[in-house]
Amino acid sequence: MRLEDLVRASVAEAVTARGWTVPAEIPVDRAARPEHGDLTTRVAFHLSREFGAPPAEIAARLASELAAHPPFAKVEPVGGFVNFTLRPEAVHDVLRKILADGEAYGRGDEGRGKAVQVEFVSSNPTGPLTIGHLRQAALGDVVAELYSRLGWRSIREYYLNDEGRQMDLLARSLWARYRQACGDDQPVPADGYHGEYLAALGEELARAWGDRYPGWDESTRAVFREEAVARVMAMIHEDLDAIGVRFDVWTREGDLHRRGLVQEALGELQRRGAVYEKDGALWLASTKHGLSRDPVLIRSDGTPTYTMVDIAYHLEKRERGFDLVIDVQGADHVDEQQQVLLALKILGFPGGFLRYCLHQFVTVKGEEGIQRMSTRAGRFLRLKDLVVEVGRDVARYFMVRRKPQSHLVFDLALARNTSMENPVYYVQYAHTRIASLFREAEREGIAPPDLRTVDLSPLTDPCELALIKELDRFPDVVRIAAHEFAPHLLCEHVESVSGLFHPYYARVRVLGQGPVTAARLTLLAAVRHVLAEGLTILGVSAPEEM
RNA sequence: GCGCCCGUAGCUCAGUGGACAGAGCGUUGGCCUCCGGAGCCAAAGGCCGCAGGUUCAAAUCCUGCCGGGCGUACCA
Repeated sequence: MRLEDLVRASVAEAVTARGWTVPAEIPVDRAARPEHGDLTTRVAFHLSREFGAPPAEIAARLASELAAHPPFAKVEPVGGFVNFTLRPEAVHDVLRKILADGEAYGRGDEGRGKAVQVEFVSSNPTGPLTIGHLRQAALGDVVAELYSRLGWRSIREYYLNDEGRQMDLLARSLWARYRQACGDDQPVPADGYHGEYLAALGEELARAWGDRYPGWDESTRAVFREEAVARVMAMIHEDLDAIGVRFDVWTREGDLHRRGLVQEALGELQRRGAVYEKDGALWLASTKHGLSRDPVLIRSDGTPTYTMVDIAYHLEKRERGFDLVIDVQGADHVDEQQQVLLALKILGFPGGFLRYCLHQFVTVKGEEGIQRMSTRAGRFLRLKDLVVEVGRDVARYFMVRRKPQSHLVFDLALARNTSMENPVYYVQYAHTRIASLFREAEREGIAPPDLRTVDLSPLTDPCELALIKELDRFPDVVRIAAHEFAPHLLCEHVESVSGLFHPYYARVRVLGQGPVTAARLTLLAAVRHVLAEGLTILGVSAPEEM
């Protein structure tokens, strides 16, 4: 049994024995300080509210009730807390459980029979992906993986917004670059896309097509738009390949129009009286529901806005039968998110159907100081180039190491650093060292320990017990990281495991220690397993050799 | 102006209302013939932005300020 559950069950038993009612939640925490033992419960505070007795008194009674429970070496009331010190055997049982569970350790079944869609990146095809998109790509991919660990069927989806004004601007910018390559002095529009990538494409097109498109007209626009989108999508695919993110479904905006979903959604909103007409446009009455502005849904020229299509898209998502939809978006979309959430509420969607995973932007700390990315201004670090430079593992790990809603400063110098100062290598190196140790054991003819017969009693070193107790947290970390869209908790966990392992490894010899060797190898097999699982969830490799 | 996010060690950041606030980097001082040194140990370093409030208990919840980011489009 997991350690917290062990304490929880014992406390429930003691509470019942005392004749009190067991609270719905029995809070059990890891002890903050060594003198508080291993685990602690504040349940006495809760019982105190209910029964009037002082917390310290309740804690004392519970402690005396629990003192004789076999898993505990010591049960001590301090103030209103009850602190538990575990017997080593109870800790060793966790180790057995981890190894016996194997693949299943850290997985859950809360999502059995349910499907979640994670929509992320969804970048307009106006340029290659940048380090800014990387955060979203890494985040979305990990969130999808976390949910699948909890038993959900998870779908990774990219919404391809390849219609509208921005695409025209892109086409016009590319055409200007093409004309420049033909020798014309044609400027890129001020509000167009100024990146070098279009200049390179323009030159290619000039070579291929010669002077075929001297002037800007409707048919030229169509040609350049199609060409631009195709070329840019090829770049985006290269970038996604570079970081190893694969999408299951690509949804194009055009499909939503063709299937009449926009009309359907609009009609539904109108029927519910949520839409009004003003200045020839149709607006969503949002301020009535406390939002700060009303967005246009249908422009006066009859075309739907991004917001309108976005609402229709969520109608489509529901029709596809998802139980949960997670949209990963940058901080510039908050207003949009509030509008969509409101629209879905008006349309009678169940609350909690759509959850936004919102993230702040990335700045890069490099030679030129701190800079923000801008695709439009052509000021960006292309994702693929970054991966070539620091590697996929580092690129991805750095992006999910921080809480999504915090600003992230990408430290290029630290990313380039290949020593253990770089947290990615620190964790990977822990895994590698253990792998190496097992190879060495094999060379020396030491068989891997048999879980059924191995004697774990030699594992008495505080470091060894601390390691097992940390490994015991892994399933909770996975669950919480998923629910709170917080992959950084997983980084923290694998770093913490590694941080316990490295000093231990430096101090303690494993091989050639008689019966101790088998016990220590068992421990390290579990450490290796959890590190490998954690890294895999994060989309980072767990190398056997470095 | 209004909305959302952030403010914690020199830097980058953790911290589901609980006990004396943590990690990595950086700084300083030690150690290292041994299974992978791409190390190990230790120290210094803090009015948790400010002020109120709720609570037995606040970095955490509420209110008001201050500072930074993003948004506030018939762009996406």
